[in-house]
Amino acid sequence: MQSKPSHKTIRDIAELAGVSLMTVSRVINNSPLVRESTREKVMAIIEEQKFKVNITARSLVSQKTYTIGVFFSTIEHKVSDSFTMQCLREIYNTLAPGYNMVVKDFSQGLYEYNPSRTDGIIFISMQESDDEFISLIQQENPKIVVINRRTSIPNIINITIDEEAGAKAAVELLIRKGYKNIGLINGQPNIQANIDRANGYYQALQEARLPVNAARIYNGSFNFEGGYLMMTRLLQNTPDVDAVFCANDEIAVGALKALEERGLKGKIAIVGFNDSEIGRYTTPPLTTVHKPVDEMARQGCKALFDLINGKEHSELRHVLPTELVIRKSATKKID
Amino acid sequence: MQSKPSHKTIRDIAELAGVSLMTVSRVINNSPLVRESTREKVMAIIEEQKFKVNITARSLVSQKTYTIGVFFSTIEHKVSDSFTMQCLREIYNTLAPGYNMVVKDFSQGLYEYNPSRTDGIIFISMQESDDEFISLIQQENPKIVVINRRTSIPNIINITIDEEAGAKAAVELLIRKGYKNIGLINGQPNIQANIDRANGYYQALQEARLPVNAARIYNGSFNFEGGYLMMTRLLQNTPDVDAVFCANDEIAVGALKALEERGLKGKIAIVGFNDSEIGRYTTPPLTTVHKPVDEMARQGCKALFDLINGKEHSELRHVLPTELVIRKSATKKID
DNA sequence: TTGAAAGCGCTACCAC
DNA sequence: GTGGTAGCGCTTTCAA
Repeated sequence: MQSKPSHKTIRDIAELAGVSLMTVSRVINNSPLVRESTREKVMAIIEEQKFKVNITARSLVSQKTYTIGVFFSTIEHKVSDSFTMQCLREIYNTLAPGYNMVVKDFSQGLYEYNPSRTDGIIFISMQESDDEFISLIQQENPKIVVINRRTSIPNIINITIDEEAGAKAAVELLIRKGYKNIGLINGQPNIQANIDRANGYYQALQEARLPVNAARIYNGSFNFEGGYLMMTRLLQNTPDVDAVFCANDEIAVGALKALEERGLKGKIAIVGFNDSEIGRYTTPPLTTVHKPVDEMARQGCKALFDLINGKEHSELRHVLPTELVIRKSATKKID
Repeated sequence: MQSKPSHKTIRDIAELAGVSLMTVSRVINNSPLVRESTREKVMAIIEEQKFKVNITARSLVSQKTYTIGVFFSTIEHKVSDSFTMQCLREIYNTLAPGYNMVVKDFSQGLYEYNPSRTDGIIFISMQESDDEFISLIQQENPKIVVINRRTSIPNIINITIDEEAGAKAAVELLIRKGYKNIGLINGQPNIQANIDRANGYYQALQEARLPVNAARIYNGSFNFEGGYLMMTRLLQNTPDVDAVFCANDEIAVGALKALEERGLKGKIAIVGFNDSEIGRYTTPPLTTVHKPVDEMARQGCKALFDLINGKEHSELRHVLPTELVIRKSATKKID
């Protein structure tokens, strides 16, 4: 003696409307093959009964989940919250109608991954070791896009930002302003952005025929604490430094704090990276490199839906340019 | 002439293993009703074929989606990124095994909501107007939890934080330190946290028999810019203010910036709210109110899974306490 | 323009 | 222990 389930199905609606369940299906799918009067009759019952189509049943037959995955290298503290949220917001706002987004981190590997749960995936990748996991997934589900980090996986859509050129431009600015002993405070060494930004730093120095001094280069973490600790250490070990390129804005904020404590604020130039909101509210306001995260996320999301919808995407790799944002933390050197 | 689909089903595995599909089903569900040798044989084929169960099909018959919704009042700029990320991280880490989380904002209302897509929902609510939407959803799907904001909806699990007591404690601290002309910089007036924190401010003043002066109260936005703009206006209009309670830490950072520009840093005490990371790296370091966001999110998520699993939850409402974090931005008043 | 039948991939239920 | 059958709620295909 089974009682009826509480939710309504198209069969219930069909009975109430005195039509077949196929007609109801046509109505909810906006098929033109329904007489207008029939459609109205069915729609009235649907509204009255507050009927909502069962997405699971639809998914089973259509072989689509109407869900995409947004997978982070790690949802933990490796990147700044503002960056993560910027990605999520932009992807959310670019979702195709009717689509949901599932947020996951893939630091635990394949263990919980099941291709039947998503129509496609955007990877926000941070480090080279991600590629192993991404390739495995690619074999089962080719509808994937990698953003934020250059990947060497073939035949994959990969939207990145020219981190190296951005970092180089930042250091070149410092050189133009008259700084010669330029330090570098970086984040976790395994993060690709770290490697790229360090390369930009090296290049700028080399092209200006300035020596690269390993004693001025520090690796910490991409956060306030990393910046503070490394700047403190840098000031102790290499007090001749006159400017520091910080690999992101959080590091720069921490570095400014260390300068302030030693009464050196304004004496040593600081440049950040990312153009986070906070940089406009530091003292002095932060010169930084604008990273077009919104654009990257949007393009990645659009490319994924093109893939899902079977549209060909001719350009597999897309590298977006950065832009220098000049504020007061790196003005002309005064001796 | 239809070619076989690329993905494997339990039927394929059954054929390859020479058993019925029921046996395969039992194996993937860890049923004890399978002979060990049979299990091993089937498992070998599963691994060899890289078979993964189709979650959609399982969902259709089990009437479970293995997905929860994490719905924000708005994913846009009403709250700080650090708060949003803290909620997401903690919920993610509290998810039951096999569960996915879908992140959405419900600023657009019911339009896209479909109860067949989630087994339950955690609402991170910000404003009273959310209740209308939440009640509508509650009718179709009673497995919901509301966190962050007191809701008047009956029979609903509601985990909040005693914002009022936290704000009151912060202002009482200022009073104890000798401040008398205490301003308030708040966020958007419709946000509940705003109302609660303002009430805490009023209460502390009233209990200390200090006058509440409307000219010292400013409403802006819960971000750096709001703090900066309102502090600037406050300094112009009511220069007798000797301390300011800011409704969150981002506001406090903006306010410190405005003070610094006028050479007033250290002269006017500042207290924030939330205990965000940034507060440890301002100058001076920020005295603030610790909001146990992690705990709130974790309890909300656990309660939701209790609900989903049919466990009774005796305590519907839970209010978590805050804690004062004393740093240098609000030391004893010096005249 | 409408409807009947088949079946998506899986689990619940019953039989052996 | 194992297998057959029904059916979750929907769309696709074909027939009327």
